[in-house]
Amino acid sequence: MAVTIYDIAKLSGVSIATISRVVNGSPRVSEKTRAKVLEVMKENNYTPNPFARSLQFDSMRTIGISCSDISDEYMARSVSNIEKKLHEYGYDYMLFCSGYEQASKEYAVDLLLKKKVDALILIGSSFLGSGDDEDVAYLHKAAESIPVFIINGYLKDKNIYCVLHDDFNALYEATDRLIKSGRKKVLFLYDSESYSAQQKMAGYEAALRDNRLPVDGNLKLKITGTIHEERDILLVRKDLTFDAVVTTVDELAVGALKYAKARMLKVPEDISIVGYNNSLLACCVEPELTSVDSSVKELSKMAVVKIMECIQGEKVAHKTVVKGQLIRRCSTDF
Amino acid sequence: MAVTIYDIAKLSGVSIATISRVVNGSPRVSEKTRAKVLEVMKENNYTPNPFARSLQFDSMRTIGISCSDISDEYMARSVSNIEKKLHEYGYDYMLFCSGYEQASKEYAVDLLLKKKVDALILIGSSFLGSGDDEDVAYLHKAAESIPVFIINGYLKDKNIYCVLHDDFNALYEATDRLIKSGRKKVLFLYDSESYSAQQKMAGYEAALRDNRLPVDGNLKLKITGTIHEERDILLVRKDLTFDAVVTTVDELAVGALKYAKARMLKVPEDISIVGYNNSLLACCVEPELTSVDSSVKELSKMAVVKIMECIQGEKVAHKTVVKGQLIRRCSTDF
DNA sequence: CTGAAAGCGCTTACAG
DNA sequence: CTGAAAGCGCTTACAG
Repeated sequence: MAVTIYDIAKLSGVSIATISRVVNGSPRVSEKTRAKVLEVMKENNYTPNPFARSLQFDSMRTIGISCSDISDEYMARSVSNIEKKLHEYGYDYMLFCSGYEQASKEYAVDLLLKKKVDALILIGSSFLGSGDDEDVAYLHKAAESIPVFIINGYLKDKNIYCVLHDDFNALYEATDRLIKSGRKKVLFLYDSESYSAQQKMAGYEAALRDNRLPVDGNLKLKITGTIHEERDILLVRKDLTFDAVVTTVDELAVGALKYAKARMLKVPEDISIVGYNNSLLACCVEPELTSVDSSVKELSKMAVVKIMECIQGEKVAHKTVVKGQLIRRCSTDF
Repeated sequence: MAVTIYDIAKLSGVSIATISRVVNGSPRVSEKTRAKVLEVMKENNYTPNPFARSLQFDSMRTIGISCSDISDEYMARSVSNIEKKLHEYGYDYMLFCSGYEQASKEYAVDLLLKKKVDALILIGSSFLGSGDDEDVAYLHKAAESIPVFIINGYLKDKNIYCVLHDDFNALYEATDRLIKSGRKKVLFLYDSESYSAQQKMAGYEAALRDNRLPVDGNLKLKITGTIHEERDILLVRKDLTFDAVVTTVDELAVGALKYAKARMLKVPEDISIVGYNNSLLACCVEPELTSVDSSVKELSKMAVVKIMECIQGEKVAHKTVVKGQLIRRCSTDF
């Protein structure tokens, strides 16, 4: 069995209360006994039992994080940055990858709640489902017991805090630039109906309208599946004509690239392509992708800062929007 | 405050011992009182306090996982699969991304130990450093208190268990095939001196020797840095001539592809390239990469199965080797 | 089948 | 500055 506070007390010749005080850095201990206790602790390699402390404090200093899929680069980068920032505050986290189904997302949140984490971070607006009351009920319920932070999704609630990338303007800008550089038919490729995807679509449409171009329903194409499946779908859809593609995620842009290659179209001359997230992929493919940097790092770190403010009882903004940046590479000619 | 076992006891008209028994599924409770208690629990939405349970059991049913960098696709896929399998057993995990420095790896393991996780999984042989006694001392120490599982690294110890991909043979096969298909000068690109990288290099060298080709030190090139830096290094090294490249990781193969493009070399005709890990990248680039599938999924799930056996006191093999598979695509012509 | 009581390892008013 | 004692919410021999 590990050494306990009782062992240290006995060996130091003081009570357990005193040991506890030095462990917790209380000033109400004489220097002499503090030194003695510290020494004994070190000698015996004492570590306070975290379970007992948690029971006392009713907190494990642990944040629950959920994301749909940790092998998605965006989410992985988010978790990575959250972790770093969390450690700065001496917090740990439990991660639960939820998948994309409603039931499994609810299950993930429920389990994290049962673990009594101090707050919840949900990465990606997929946690909002369609945004219907029914789909977000579990979030409101979670928010009754602990603060809930959503990265890149928005839901209004007293105890829900959202940190968002400005997806609307990012896609507005991308689309606008394409048009201004002479493109007439811009295809919008998306892979989900999440809040974030909706924002992107709205930005795309606004740019079309502002440039007096029609919003053609056929040019908004939802694609789920692999890169190759996407290529094949585009190849089959001979009815579609387009000279530019904007996407909600880099993978879709890669699929468009595959399509261009299959059709022997030159990128960006015959077809310009814009990705989203500025992932590793963007630099690996050829030509390298112009892509929106969606500031994962900033969003993630900001979420942690706000959580800590929240835990400390400070007032925190319920919605924080961060601007992105269009990284120009070779798949566009603007 | 949340509802406790005392509340439920009072409301059910029984003692807390009985509540505890129904919570833990003890058979020593009459059907009638069980039903009653269950009902009261449900009505009051009772969840046992995990901290109190942990204190009793001296376990949180939680595994500590550490990896250098969760935004590395290999590690992310590993974590993802570990998690799924862990959940099947009702276990959770705490993740700590350690970075690549010795001190930070030791710190990560130490912190996880202090959290009293039930076992440790370390992803990647980078945790072994150079393999020197000094570099692995912290692992032996960790193994004194809990079982340590290493994915893709090998260290001999009573309480350390290793699940490995057969990197030696994978690179042997890749190199051998390149040679058999007519390649004379195979460049070996690696990015670390980890155990796993050493195995790969050994496989590469063995294949050369078995084919009576010289092992040329210049053709073993260590590269750290971005894909573009790699390309530039290769461009500068005009002294090197090679007609094939094998790598320890797909990113390096992508860099080689960039180099080929810059030199206007045709892949695979002028230069054949083999990646490693069969990551998302392999399918995104053009031509798509032949790559070794290093069985992350199998390794990860297997590690969990073995952990559970270990926790149950069963005897577990200290070294398990899984065979990989060479996925042929268009960057090679064999 | 059920309950009273001790114990898991800590923290923290309350006295002194 | 220090200690005795109660309490955090649970589990589990031990009696009955």
